[in-house]
Amino acid sequence: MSAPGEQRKRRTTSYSRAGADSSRKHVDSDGTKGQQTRERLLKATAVILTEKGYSGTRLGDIAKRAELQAPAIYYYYDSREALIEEVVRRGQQSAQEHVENALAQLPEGTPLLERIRCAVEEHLRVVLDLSEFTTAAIRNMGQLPEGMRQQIRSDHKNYGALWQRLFEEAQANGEIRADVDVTAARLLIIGALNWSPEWWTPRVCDIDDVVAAALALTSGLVTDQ
Amino acid sequence: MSAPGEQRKRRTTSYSRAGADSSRKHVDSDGTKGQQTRERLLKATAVILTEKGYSGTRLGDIAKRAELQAPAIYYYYDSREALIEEVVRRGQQSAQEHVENALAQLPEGTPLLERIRCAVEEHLRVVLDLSEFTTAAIRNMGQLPEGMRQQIRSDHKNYGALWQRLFEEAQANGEIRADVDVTAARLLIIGALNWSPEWWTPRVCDIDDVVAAALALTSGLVTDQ
DNA sequence: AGACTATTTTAATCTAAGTTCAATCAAGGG
DNA sequence: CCCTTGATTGAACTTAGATTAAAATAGTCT
Repeated sequence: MSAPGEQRKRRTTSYSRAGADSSRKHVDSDGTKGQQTRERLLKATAVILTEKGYSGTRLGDIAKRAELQAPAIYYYYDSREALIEEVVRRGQQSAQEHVENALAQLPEGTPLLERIRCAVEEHLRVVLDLSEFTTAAIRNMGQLPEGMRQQIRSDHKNYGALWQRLFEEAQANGEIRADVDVTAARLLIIGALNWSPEWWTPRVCDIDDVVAAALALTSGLVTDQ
Repeated sequence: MSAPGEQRKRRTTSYSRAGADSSRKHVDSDGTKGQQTRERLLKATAVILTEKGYSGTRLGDIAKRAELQAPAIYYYYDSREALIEEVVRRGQQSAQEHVENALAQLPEGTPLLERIRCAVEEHLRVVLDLSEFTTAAIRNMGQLPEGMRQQIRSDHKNYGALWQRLFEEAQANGEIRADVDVTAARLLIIGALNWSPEWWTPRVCDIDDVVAAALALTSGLVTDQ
């Protein structure tokens, strides 16, 4: 008799902690049936989240976009919160991964300024092009309910710290003007990038133009030249 | 016997259209009794709006913060929407006014670059320091319900156009690098400023530091130097 | 085909939040 | 001091949206 409270609600992930390793989250035994639906759901949630914000994200809208009925969501997630949390976590992770990856591929002696440029470009591309999850995460970070913040915030801090390090070293190195507050500068730059989904569409200009402009701004921090 | 449906709900404003004129909105006959409550209400709404986003803004929270009971709000506004709309409108207006004002006070021949710097600084100060309304407006612009967008969007476009003009002229003038897309550059900069309330608190650094950093970034667009 | 599991749906609950109503409180004027 | 209007409140109404329960559909395996 289908004892529902038990075996349903399986959970794609085992995400107790999010490592930076390549192991994608779906540790699910299943291969691909409902798995596809799950992905569709996450994607839909990300879009709605970006458009409507945390509180404005209704299960009904998500369901409609994912082409199923709202209650079906509960087959995959315990609650609206759990679903949203995974989206945000993915977004956070995705950004960090992409940027770290790109940085890791730079040759050994790459000057800090170059690394910063690389991070700027990569972050921007993730936000505008690669991951709707990241956009959703960024835009809602500030409005997440207390419970959800803990884990996510911590990841977020990590990512921020990565940037901060780059900037501080660059300044210590003399590559960045000594007279600017690097914390403020860094947050302003990331802010510019984070805000971009708010206005950018393919019709405004090419992504490469945005990247170029962002790099130009960044060069305002440079000591000499 | 107090026929409530009639004379209540007076309405502070007559805002059919918001001109750029100095006539502040309260065309109300009253001098200052409930007027104070009204202001308290608006301010509370702005704060909640910034914290929780459009959909997360509940009348109960607003009421609590303004130290009255939720239903009392209806004495001043026809609906939650009407209240929020006024907050957003004020925020929009406030930013535009401050910046236009500051620009107007620059001496005649001021070079465009200088004007842009001025606009950057002023916008930043409004957002971080002067107007909680502006912050609320900016952060929620994207999530306002269709009905509200019309009027507000139009004001918003206006403001954007003001900036765009500055940038285009500066580039035509040779003051800004010819190889950057000024639209992208302008939106990135405004984005950096708009995002700042997300991270800035007096404990992070001094506002002047943020201003300085923002100006440094801006100078990345400059042709020569 | 039969039977068991995975997935999705419809109908029913429950609750929070916006809103309305009618009554109360406060203050100023006659 | 009573009365009128301005301001505010507590209780009731209503609806939207999350969640649950139970049933129906689809799949797969033997």
